[in-house]
Amino acid sequence: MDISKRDLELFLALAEERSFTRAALKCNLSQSALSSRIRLLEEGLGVVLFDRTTRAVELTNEGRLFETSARRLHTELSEVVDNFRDHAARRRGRVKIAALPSICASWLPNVFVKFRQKYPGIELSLIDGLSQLCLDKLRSGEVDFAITSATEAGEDLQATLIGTDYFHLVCPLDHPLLDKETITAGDLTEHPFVQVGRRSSVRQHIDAALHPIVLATRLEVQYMGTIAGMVEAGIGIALVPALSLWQFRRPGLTSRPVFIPNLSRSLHLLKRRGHAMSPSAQALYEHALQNRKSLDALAETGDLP
Amino acid sequence: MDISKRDLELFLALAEERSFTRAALKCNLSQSALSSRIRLLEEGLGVVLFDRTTRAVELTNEGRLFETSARRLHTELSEVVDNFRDHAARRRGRVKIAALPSICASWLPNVFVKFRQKYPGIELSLIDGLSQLCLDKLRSGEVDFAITSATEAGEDLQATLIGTDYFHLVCPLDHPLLDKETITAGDLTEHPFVQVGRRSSVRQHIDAALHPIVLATRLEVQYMGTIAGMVEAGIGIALVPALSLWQFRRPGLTSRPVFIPNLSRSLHLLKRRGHAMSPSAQALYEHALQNRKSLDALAETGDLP
DNA sequence: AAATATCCATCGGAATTCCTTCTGAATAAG
DNA sequence: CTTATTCAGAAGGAATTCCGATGGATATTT
Repeated sequence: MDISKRDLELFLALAEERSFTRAALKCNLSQSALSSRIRLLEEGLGVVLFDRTTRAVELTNEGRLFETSARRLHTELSEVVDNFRDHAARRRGRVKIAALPSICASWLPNVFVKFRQKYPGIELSLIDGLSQLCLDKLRSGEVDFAITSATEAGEDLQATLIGTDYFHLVCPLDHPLLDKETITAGDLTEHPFVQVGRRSSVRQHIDAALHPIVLATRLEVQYMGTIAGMVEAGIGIALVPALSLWQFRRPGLTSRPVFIPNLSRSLHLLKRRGHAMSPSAQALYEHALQNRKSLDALAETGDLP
Repeated sequence: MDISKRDLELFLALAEERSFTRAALKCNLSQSALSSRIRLLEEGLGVVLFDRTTRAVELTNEGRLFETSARRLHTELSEVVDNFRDHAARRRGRVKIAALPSICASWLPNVFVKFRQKYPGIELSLIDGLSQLCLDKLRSGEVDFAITSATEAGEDLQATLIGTDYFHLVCPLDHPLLDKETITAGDLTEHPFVQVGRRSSVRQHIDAALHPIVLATRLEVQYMGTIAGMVEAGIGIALVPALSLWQFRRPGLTSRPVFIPNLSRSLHLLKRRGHAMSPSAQALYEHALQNRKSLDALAETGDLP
């Protein structure tokens, strides 16, 4: 036997009003319709729920029994439905995304702040990791979407460009390259570099863009912060994307934009193809898209807002 | 937004089968109908529950969230509905009735035994009390129906005759009245009686039937057992209804039917007018009706089966 | 590579359900 | 006795639900 939330509502209204006419009015239903729906409910349960005379409507013992159950069931049904409608209305929810550490440290904080103002009920959570990790987390479904430099995303993912991150030369204040008007790829070969590991996506961008030129790598490290320290110490110079430049704002360091074809990394929003995002995730996704201008600004100057 | 038990069933079937075609088959529904109902459900909740490609149907994160709620809700709905259907099918239930002590001691035990065999799941409970008490309990709704001698039931109660209880004369073995062929009302006036109180319904039946003749009441007591002892001791003789005769099966006592017009009490099943009885109560009520022949037999001889 | 099979979404019409209005019976109040 | 109110039922129409057919997409087989 089928039974719906509405059936419970009608029953409860009638139990409360103890009048078909009033209960029907309350439920925006004709008295007759209510009458027959209650009768159907009773037939379905096989039990008479109300004693009706023309002047009074009263719950039977079974009706009273059913009332407690009906009240509980109706509440629970409503809670579940409302909960999901809240999600749909972006009043509640949880979004988890993965993004590059550089993005997480520069652009994302402001995006999150504005998003929270708009949707205070949505919990945000974040995985900051390198490109490959972001893609893995996305593919496994652990995150709703990812923000990373998509070298090759694959057919299963759908990428949307949100900005381009240009590379800057970072070096000590007195470095000879600073005298040049414009810095070319050839100029770089003369000097020792401090770089991140070969598997890093930043490194791959650099290697690919300079090909067939190969930089003299004096030191390979993991973190940008390490590079900053090493460059300041004079171990070598470095090419870093604008979004990481904030880590190089040190007394002994300066930076200079480098315009070499293809030496840039595209930043994308990535989502799984064929997988619906939750309303909350969609909201954040669109919010991110709307804020791409501020990403562009960041990616030009490297200055934090 | 409305949502029904069936909706939950369909959702759960689809979540389990992960195929519209199979789930539809399982639910005796066309694939297209299932498809649109799921879509409607999703629209209602404002959330996409399944990721569908032409080759695979998978729950989204929201779908998984909904699955646990849906399973719980569906179970609870089913339990409530099944519970009531069990009541309706008389597989479960509780019936409480009120009946005269004499009935409770003679006829009722067998009725209960046979009823339990037929409906082992129905709990029976019983209030044994005098006529007025039975009617009070019935009117207050504490019992589902009553079995008593209805002198005047009133408009609010509906009575169905199930038997007639005739009165017998009880006296010591050597009592002179035993010599008579038939005992008339006039014969009784010569002898002292032991009787129950004036407010008892048995006493009222006797007084009314013999009117204007008045018996010589030597002793008024409360209980039939007391009368038995007193009569055996020679204090007086007594008129008792057949259903109480079993208490007078003592060595020094004997009984004789007394045929005096109107000297009998009608035994009725009484229920409240305008109040639906529960299915279990109805079952017992009808069972009692079916067994009224055994009550007649009892009410003639006064012999327990 | 092409043919085949499978699967889901959509569409139009059929079947069913549901609702409203009207009416009738019962009962309480004036 | 009349009037008013209430619940239940019938009729008709609106809305929903359902089914079968169709089409597009993808995987499998030949």
